[in-house]
Amino acid sequence: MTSSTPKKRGPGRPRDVNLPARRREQILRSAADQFARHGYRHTDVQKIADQLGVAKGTIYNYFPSKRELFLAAVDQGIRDLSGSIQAVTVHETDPVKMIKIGVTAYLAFFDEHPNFVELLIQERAEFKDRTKPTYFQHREASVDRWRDFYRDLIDQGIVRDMPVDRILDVINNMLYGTIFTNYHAGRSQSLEQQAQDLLDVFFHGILDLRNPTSPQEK
Amino acid sequence: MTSSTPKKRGPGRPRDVNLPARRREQILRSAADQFARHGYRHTDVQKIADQLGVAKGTIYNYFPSKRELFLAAVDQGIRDLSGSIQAVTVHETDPVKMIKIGVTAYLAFFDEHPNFVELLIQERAEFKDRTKPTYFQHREASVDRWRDFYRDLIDQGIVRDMPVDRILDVINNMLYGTIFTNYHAGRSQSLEQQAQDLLDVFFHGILDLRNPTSPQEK
Amino acid sequence: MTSSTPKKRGPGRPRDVNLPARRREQILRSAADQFARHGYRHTDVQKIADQLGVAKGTIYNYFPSKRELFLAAVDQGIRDLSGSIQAVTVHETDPVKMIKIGVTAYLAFFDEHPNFVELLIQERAEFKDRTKPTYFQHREASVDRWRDFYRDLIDQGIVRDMPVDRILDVINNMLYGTIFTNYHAGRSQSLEQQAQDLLDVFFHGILDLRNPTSPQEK
Amino acid sequence: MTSSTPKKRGPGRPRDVNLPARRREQILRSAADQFARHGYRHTDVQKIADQLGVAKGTIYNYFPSKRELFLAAVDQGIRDLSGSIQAVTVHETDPVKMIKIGVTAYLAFFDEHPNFVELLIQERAEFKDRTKPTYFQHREASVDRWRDFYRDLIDQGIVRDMPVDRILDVINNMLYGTIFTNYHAGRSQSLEQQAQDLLDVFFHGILDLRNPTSPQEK
DNA sequence: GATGAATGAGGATTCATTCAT
DNA sequence: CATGAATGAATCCTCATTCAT
Repeated sequence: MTSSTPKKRGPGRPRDVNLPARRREQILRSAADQFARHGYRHTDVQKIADQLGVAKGTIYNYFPSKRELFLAAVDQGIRDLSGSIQAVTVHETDPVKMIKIGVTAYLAFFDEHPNFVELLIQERAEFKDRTKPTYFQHREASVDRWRDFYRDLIDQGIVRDMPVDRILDVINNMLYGTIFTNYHAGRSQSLEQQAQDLLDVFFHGILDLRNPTSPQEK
Repeated sequence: MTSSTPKKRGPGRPRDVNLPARRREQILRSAADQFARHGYRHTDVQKIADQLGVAKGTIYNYFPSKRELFLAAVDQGIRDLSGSIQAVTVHETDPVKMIKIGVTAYLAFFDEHPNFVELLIQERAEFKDRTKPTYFQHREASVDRWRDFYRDLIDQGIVRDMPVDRILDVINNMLYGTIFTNYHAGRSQSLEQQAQDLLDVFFHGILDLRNPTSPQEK
Repeated sequence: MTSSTPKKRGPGRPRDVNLPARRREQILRSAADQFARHGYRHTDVQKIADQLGVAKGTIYNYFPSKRELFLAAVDQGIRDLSGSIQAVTVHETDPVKMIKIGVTAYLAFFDEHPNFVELLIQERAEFKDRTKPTYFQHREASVDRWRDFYRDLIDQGIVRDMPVDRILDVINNMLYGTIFTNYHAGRSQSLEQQAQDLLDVFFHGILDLRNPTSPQEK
Repeated sequence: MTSSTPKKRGPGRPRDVNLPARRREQILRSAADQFARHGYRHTDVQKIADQLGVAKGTIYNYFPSKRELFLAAVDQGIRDLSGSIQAVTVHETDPVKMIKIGVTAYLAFFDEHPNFVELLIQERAEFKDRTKPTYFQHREASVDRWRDFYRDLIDQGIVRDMPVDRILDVINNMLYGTIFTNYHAGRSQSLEQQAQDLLDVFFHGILDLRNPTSPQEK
């Protein structure tokens, strides 16, 4: 907060206005990597600095504490995720295709950023006091869009008439569970196949409808 | 500090042969509670001892380290979960009912033991080095039973012909995602309703089949 | 806060009830010495422990922080000072002698505990936020006694009729200034001589009353 | 590395030859303020620079270290104090009036510069290694003048015949104690009244001489 | 001269674990 | 077996100082 006059430059070394942003970015990347690799508690701020080739103090010039650094890394990840899904779904008009694309993008993001799953776990484990974990804040922020979307599908007769929130809960939990399972237990099939399988059940269920003994939910 | 005569009395103070087992049990309960409440790193062994009214050294007479104590608590929880599901499904013969009962029992267990979700998170966060987290070890142990089960359903024409593992993955991830979401974001509906909703989609999918435009997965 | 039953002893190592008090005492002594020798900021808790031959953690078993340890050391000193003056003045009935004895005891205390002057300085320098430094709290606590005392002397015609607080302020400041000067600049004369000199001026002033040109305060 | 024309003006921006001196002055003032406000250890050089609106490096262009900056600030204060007392006493010829004026000027200086008391404390607390604190160096420097002065008063029969150093010690300690007490505990009376009271005792003592029972020092 | 990003030594505090009684 | 005082390794964070521009 030292600088006050943005225009009038006094004498002295000119400030590289992009340096801070770049440094912040670098630190965030190094931090995310280390936090994911060793967990929050086992990550030394010194290690983050070492990996980047800077001194520990430099980290603290950009983030006030290890905690804030970590949370900034999680936030960054969430923003990337949101952006990633936005980017591929925004221009799609066919609703069923859009679901496919969205689900695939979601799984792909975590596939490309496995570290991010770890960060979400670490956040939950270490910062139990935060009212809502970052991920769930994000989910709530985007849920309205999808709620409208599914309601339209019901109105168009494409999707069965059922409470929209039921649909949202189910698909969200399915995806959430999937990324954790993939992360922990590994993924046995290709990304596309997994999305395909998941959506097959999500769309059609598992029961064989030609069979008259198939149970009818009340 | 008075006598408690379990069996045949000899001279001197009778040994309570069950005391060690009971103590172990108490410590495990207290530990699970504290670990879930404050997280692994923020739980002092001293606190566990305090809550139980014993000295810290006593804890170490029963468990060689904080780590082992924690893992024993997680194992205990997993055993309880398995037993709980076993108990309600073992005598059920109707396959569809069995799925319902199993799913409900699963959700009910985590509903009654919310702490256990926390323990699973803590385990993942803190013991990244363990080859497989306890929960996934358990899942793999029980997966064979369910694999056979679903194959029978397919053979009987009740379930569509599809790879059994696809079914297993989907339902497992759905459930896994659900318990975490319930834990973090709260549950908006009754336990039964949630199980109902989840199974409705699992069984029938979301698409309206009377609609000829419903997409046909290749 | 683990112990609850003071009487009924359970099994286990019997507690040495005097050990905590003795340890506290030792730590306080070592701390006072180090703080006085190197100043608050330049005193390592490790050094205090080393000097005592214990581990750093032991210090923290008795005092929650370096700050509290320091303040406890100052408090201890103040209590010793008060006790020391009490002890010699309590049985003296001749008022003028009592002043002499009190002043001498005061100077003697700081003479014997030069470290304590340093602690008072350190307290002021480091803990500016404390509402009142310990020393001034002490002064206010004992001022009432001396106020009554001097009022009696005035009523008896021994001391000139003047506001009692003027007397108290002057003698207090004289003493306070003296101990600091002694500490910083050294003392050129014997303790007794210094008390004598100080009281000579305090009792009689410096002016020669036989001289008619001596100024008369309005 | 360009030319610097000290006298005759060449082309280009004229150098402000007083700028360095003014800068030094500003830094000293800002430093004194911050040191007094937060204490030596809790004052960041950055804060001093911020308050002045310059960069931290600039501070180091004028003072080689935080330590030297602080000591320069203390020295500045001492010079101001000496000058202040000199200014009012130099033309006074009446010796008793001169004492009054000097004492009042002394108290007034600290009244107007309460920060300076804090600086003296901070110096003592932080720089225990310095052979003599600045204040006592000053006292010794000016003591000769006052020693001669009091000797004259004795020769003239105005002041009782007593060792001059006794007088000097007493008044010095009285004043020293007073400024600290004022600073810490506040001053209950006006500045003039306080000087008056102090001198009343200093000149006449507290004893009532009409009373034959007044004790006679040896 | 001025600037401010980078540096890294320094020190307080925590808490799992030990072990004498 | 129980006890709890003692231990000391592990780490975050601060901030005076440097120096390239």
